[in-house]
Amino acid sequence: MKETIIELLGQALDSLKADGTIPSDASPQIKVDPTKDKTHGDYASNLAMMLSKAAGMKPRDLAEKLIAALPASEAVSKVEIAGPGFLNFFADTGAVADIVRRVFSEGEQFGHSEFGRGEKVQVEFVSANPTGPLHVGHGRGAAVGDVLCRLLSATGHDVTREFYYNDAGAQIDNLALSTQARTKGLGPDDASWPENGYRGDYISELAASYMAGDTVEADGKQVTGAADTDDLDAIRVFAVAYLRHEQDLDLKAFGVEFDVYFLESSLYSEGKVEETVKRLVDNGYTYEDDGALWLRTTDFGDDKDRVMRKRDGGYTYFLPDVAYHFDKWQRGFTQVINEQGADHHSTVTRVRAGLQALKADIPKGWPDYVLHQMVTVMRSGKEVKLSKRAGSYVTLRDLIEEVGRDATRYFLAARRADSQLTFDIDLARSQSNDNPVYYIQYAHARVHSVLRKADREDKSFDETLAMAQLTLLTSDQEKAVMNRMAQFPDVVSHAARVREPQQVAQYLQDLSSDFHTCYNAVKVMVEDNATRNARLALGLATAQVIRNGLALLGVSAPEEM
RNA sequence: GCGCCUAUAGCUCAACCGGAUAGAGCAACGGCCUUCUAAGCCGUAGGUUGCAGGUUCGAGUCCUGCUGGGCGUACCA
Repeated sequence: MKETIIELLGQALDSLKADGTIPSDASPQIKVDPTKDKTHGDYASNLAMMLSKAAGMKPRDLAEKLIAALPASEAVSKVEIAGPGFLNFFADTGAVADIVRRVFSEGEQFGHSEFGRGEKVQVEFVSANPTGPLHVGHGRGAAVGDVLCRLLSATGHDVTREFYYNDAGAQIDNLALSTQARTKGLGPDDASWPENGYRGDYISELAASYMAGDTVEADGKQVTGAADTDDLDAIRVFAVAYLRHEQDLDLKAFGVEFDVYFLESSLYSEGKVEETVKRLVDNGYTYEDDGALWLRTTDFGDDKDRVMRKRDGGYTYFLPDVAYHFDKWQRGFTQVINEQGADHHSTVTRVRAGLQALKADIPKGWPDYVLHQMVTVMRSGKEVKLSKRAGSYVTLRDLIEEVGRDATRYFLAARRADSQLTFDIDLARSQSNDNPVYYIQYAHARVHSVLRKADREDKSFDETLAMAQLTLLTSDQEKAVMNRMAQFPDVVSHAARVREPQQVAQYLQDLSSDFHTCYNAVKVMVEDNATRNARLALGLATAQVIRNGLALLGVSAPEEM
């Protein structure tokens, strides 16, 4: 429908150019949007206002000329000029109902598009270091990143999901020492407990597993606990594998999968770090000072230069970060999106600066970042800060166990990433109209409930009949649902383009609301065969769109609740 | 101090890369279950979009300044 109107306006534009009303070099992007207010018709365009200056005419006068030049179309029943110069299009009932036919024929593919065809995109998300269970913040990253991946896949991109973790640095040494202390029966309150050691109970479990000689599998490798309290290397390797395995279980419970787990240590073992250093030095952006090797990131917009190699000879985290992203670039990703917590935002300028200094023709704004703000968890109106197991934070697993996967995913993905999120456990658990997840799922279940009733009464859905009778869907409520369904493909491609998963959630709430209104106003199971089947078709199409939308969020669409 | 993010109804949040009268839910009040699931619907009330300027036909949206909040500002990650 929208495409039809754009097409019609394009033709009108051409004929006005031909007769000299509009300069022939004017080539505005024709914008047609669904209206918010139905007295404004179904679609509106601001074209006359956009062109008024170029044409040297008042918008309303130009609008009249546009309408006069508009080819006739069966899809449009009326066009009006309104307000400062909007063109309001009223869609013909049959044209509106075409959307039902389209949803039926496209099924699961409805809403998908091809605009990203051929684009190789990588999304790096979660990237938690293996020093503990995943917490709520990681959960937000997992939800946002996962939905982004689904959106990009749905819009035709070739998506790689990647998880990067540090398996070697100082934090891992700390982990190994903490585990070792536990194997010796020490606790955080003992005098010889390592400074800044990890204090959570999970370290005890890990130590016990190591001492029991358990075998854990992570990233395709099996590691068996050596049960030797003095072998720090064995403890380190086991601890990393054990916690990576734990995180895998967290992710699995959340329904998130990755294609690639990238180890920071591989950057060293494969010489990528050295190669990066050499390149930066050769390019002349480095200098030695105070025993350390610095990179002149200020040449690329950073506010101070950064240390690459410390006085003690070790590298700062910054350098492997640059090496890692260089590796991403070399793997051919034209787009890379890094989803991470906003508390790491200071790395953005730095990594981009480092990449520019490589002189490898990497675009200035590459890679892209989606940063999510802090999550606080509330229960009974009070902030929840502690998990018994992890000590200082709320784990993702706790949350999933308590409120369920669907609600957890929905709540973490339904807000803009760049605003702080309050996760209200009571709300997420409530099985009531307070809870948007159930509100949407309920709309889906209701359709299937009607369908079951139709089957029970020997009035099963007849698709052929229904498709021939769609013009019977004439009520305001039915039209509202159809107009809303027609927006879905735009919502998906826009959400993918601007990297905003919450737009899908918002849309589903709107569609569900339209459906519930319709459900209460228009009875489906009427005697008249044609009407009943047309309405069943509308319900089924709605359910399909809800299912497609929920699939993008990774949330289930139950047929019964 | 500097950098990034943010400020919308009492509360939690939307608003389709500038569009018409800024929308939902919760909380408040009033209605709707002998009819397809009331996890629902309908209605009432609630706003100077933090403040002040600017850009333009038009600004919650873009720009500048100010104020409040979050995060960051390591030879930690």
